[in-house]
Amino acid sequence: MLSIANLGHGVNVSAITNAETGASRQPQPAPRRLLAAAIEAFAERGYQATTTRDIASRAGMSPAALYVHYPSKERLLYEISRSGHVDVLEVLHAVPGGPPSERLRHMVEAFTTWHAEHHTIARVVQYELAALSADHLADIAAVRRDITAAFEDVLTAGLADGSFEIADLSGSALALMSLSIDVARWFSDGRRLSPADLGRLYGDLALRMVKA
Amino acid sequence: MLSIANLGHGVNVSAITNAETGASRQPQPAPRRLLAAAIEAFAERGYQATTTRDIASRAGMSPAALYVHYPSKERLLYEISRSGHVDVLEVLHAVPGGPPSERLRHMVEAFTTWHAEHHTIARVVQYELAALSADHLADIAAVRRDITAAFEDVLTAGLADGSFEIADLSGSALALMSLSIDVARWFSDGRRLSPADLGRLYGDLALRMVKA
DNA sequence: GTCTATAATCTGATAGAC
DNA sequence: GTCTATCAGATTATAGAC
Repeated sequence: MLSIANLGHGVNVSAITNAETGASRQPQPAPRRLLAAAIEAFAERGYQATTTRDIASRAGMSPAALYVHYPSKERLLYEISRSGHVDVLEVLHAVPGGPPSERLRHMVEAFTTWHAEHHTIARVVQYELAALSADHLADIAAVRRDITAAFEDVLTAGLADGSFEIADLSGSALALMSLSIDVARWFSDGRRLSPADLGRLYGDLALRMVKA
Repeated sequence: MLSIANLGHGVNVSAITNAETGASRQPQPAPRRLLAAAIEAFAERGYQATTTRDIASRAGMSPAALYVHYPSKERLLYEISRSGHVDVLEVLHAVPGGPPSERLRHMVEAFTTWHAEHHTIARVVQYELAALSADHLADIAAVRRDITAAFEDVLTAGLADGSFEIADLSGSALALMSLSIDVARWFSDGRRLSPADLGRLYGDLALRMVKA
């Protein structure tokens, strides 16, 4: 994921995931260890049930050390939510052009695979919006509108060239997105279907929902 | 909804909803006022972010009065979650028999309409399971298995008589359920589509996903 | 069955030493 | 940049009067 190597706040999903899994073999710096710990805790127990003590101890430090790197618990949530949302949007924009049918299939496949692969971050992205401050929520709502627009655009294109048959455009867009978003609720590692398998299955189901 | 008039703990979704909206015109007894207040608060802020003071004050009483009617905040969550789950299962079992295509369409329509109509209870049902005690969660997980089985059964029937074409049965059942469950996340009153409209749209989309 | 008052604990965040 | 110690306030739940 080179294209998202440097986001606004210097953090991206790959870096966080590596910090989480230790995949990079290098000792991670404190801010990333805290992000990874917060993702884990928020996904497991929810933002409100997670204490700053819990986050700090998962990252191997004292409660006070957290505040050297982040000014508040909410800011930690915001950084996670923002990088997750931006990453999703990048994944959708990276889908190759082509006929609307193939574009939609690839979008749903990528969107689903992302939610399964990054299911911990996805849970924070989709279910912890209410805990954000008003300013931070407004910032993230803008990204969410772009995500919705990406789905509505491909449906519009498919209606225009006659390859789709859709009774309600924005309702169907929402339904397609729901399919993938809900994966964050139930997916866990070690499931029968891999994230890639699930993506292919859901891409196929999505196409059947709208094709003429 | 006469068939669910008396659940194990003497509460059902209709009674709670009436307490919430005041639809019955009669002053509601304290336990139901508390249930309605808790549903509202849990759906709005989540279980962990909701305080017993908040619930009590929404129900028009002091914090201490709550404990006369319920032994804990978690018990309040359990009663709500349980009656919601049982109500969903009743709604699915109430779908008339017939060919698998029509049965599936009606099931998804009813399941979706329920999640939109009762979107506050639905939010608690779908997103607050982690806050339940181990015993209460086990109790509710059993009802959830029955709900999943209802969808898998109709897909199996449709495969047997050749009316469905499905690559992955349990994966497709999960996908169908996701469509409706995710409604609880985004639906709110006064939306463009009514719960009934949404149910019809989703019933149609679901059928397209699986039909031969 | 409701209230006021409060116990016991936990929370996010800060102070100040090293 | 990390620690120990702690503040100030909030939290669930209980005690006891009416």
